[in-house]
Amino acid sequence: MLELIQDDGGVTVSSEQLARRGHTTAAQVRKDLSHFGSFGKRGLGYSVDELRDRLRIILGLDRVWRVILVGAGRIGSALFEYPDFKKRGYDCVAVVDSDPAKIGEKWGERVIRPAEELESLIKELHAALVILAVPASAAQLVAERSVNAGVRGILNFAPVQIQVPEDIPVENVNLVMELEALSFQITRALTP
Amino acid sequence: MLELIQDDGGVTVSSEQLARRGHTTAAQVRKDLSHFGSFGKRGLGYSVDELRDRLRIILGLDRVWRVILVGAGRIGSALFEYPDFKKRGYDCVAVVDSDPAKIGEKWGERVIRPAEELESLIKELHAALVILAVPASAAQLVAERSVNAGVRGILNFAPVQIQVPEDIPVENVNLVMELEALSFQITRALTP
DNA sequence: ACTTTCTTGTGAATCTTTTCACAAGCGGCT
DNA sequence: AGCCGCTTGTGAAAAGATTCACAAGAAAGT
Repeated sequence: MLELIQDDGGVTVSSEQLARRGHTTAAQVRKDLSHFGSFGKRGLGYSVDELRDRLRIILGLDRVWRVILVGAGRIGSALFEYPDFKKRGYDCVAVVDSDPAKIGEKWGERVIRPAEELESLIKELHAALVILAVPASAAQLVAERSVNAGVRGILNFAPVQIQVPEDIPVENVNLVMELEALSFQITRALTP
Repeated sequence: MLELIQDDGGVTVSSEQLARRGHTTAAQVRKDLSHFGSFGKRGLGYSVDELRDRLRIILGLDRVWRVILVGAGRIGSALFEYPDFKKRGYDCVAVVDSDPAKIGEKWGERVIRPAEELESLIKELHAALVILAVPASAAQLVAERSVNAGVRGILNFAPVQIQVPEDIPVENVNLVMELEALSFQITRALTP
């Protein structure tokens, strides 16, 4: 949001304006930000540039994160080509798949590597994150292997809840569950 | 989760077991379920079959939801091919794109339709949901057009917060933001 | 210099969610 | 029939999140 405001030439922004854009309240914006420090000027609001930079540091976006993509199927391919990816500081340093037919295939500058090399690739390329774009049945094993090889966080697209040590953050994206959340809300509105 | 337990031959399941699988607590499972009724048997737990069926009704999954996919790019294609999609009761009744080069292309049984037909397709095919797999710049307009044509819910993959009437549920999937959530958690653990 | 107009940062109040803890109920075993 | 081992459903307590509301500070105009 701050970058969009920058593009529009905005120099300062109030909690009220941020709240409207982000579908929340001004008090919420201020409380949340105050958690990390005091970034605004009374009477003026927040400097867009400064707030953006401070948030980038808080979110750990002031460095490049090396990512390994596991699974070169449809979802993997969509992610790999996603343009905002590299722009945002996420560098996909390797793509891995277990299908012999896919190994060796070229995706841009990367060649698809066999799944057995997962651990060595994580170590050699110093990957901090893995993206799991594999079937549900393979997700738990790949997650364990990744954690053992030193990965620090996991983005999981498989529709299962994977179990990892609690100091390893996991974010889940479950497309069917998102649709089900919509179905529920629509249904509930009809039958109160 | 209940379906996985069914596949494993489980007949009853306790709140404790569900909690372990779902990474939550037994009390939470019971409180949440009690919100919708009383489904368990004391001393025994929940009947897997019965609970599954009841939840399907609560979530509105006891019917087929017609979905229109807007945007036939990488993400759209990954979603369209996603196998669980149809299995789960979501029927993609049309695919729409604004790129003349793509219009007319065949995806399985569907032919990609021009974006101008969005409203008429929603009405004629009685689509309840749209999936927005379009660039950020197009998302707001497509959302408005969809709502005006009678859509009841939106799954938004564009990295913007779209503004629609508050009785229309919107679920957002923002891939970069998921990665940023991981970066934040890892960074925070390092600098407490 | 003073007044007006904004807007932050934050304690206090309110609202919501989660956890605790236990009576009540079910099935199996003796 | 009576007891024992489990597990639910749920009030009550605790924890957490959001909203309120206002003093304090900053700029701009007079």
